[in-house]
Amino acid sequence: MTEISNAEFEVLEALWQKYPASANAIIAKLNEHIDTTNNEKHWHDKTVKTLLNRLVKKQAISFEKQQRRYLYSPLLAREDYTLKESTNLIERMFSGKLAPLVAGFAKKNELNKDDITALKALISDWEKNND
Amino acid sequence: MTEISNAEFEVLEALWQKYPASANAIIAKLNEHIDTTNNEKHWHDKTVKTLLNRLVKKQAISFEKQQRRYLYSPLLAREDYTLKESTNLIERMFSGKLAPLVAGFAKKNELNKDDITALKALISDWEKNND
DNA sequence: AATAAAAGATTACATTTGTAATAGTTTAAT
DNA sequence: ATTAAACTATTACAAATGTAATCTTTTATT
Repeated sequence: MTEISNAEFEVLEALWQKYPASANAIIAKLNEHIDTTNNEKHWHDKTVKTLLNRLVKKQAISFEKQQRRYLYSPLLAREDYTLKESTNLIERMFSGKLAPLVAGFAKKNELNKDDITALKALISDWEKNND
Repeated sequence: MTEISNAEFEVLEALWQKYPASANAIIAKLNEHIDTTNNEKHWHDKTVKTLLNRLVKKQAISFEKQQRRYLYSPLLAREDYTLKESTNLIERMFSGKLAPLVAGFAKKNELNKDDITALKALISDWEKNND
């Protein structure tokens, strides 16, 4: 599958939250929490329609006609996509190793107690299943 | 600073490995391990020159004249850049939390014993300094 | 000194991306 | 049945990106 751009990804995010969904529902969700006081941008409906079309072309989403309007659904699981992107980044910047990414966070004090707790839980989980 | 594209990043990678470096040295390094049997691409010198120019414009690298030729150096530390990109990805796909990224790997069996060992070391390190 | 070689600067050009506007087509309301 | 409204499809267009080719300026050779 071709690459999904940043803007397309944001549209996909809205769709993953609830689907099948009409274009209007997706647009509404994208604009749900815009904070106009702070720089946040508003999604123009024409823009979103374009992005939906591109996502269909890229086979990232599908649609079925419901009378006049389309109901869209993702063809791609969020988990699969985020794993692919994470793997890709780790491949490109950390020779495919996860630890250096985490180490980078640790070094710049971007890790807090909660992160550590969560990581420990993941580790003990992994050990339960892989030992 | 403006965004650095994928191709530009690869050039930066070569530069981070050894600098200051001439354009030719960078081109040579980029083409060092190309495996022509397998699809790997060869970097055309004109292409790399263009990318170096763009990186200069973006203030990601600098150069100093050494007679006719330029010696380039990064203006950006690799660590800072990778941290910024990692943070950005985690922000966009995992609400800024590191653990879900790791959890994604665990779930799809992308974690091995080495990763776990490395993570444990990082954690005990963190605890040594933050407890 | 004239010319060729080497290096960087400028220009090129197709794709992709962000961001819409306009055209076309159904359907719903007179 | 006509017209207006609601949708989707098509077209637009500038900026960024990948990938070079050509132009210009230095320097090294003959």
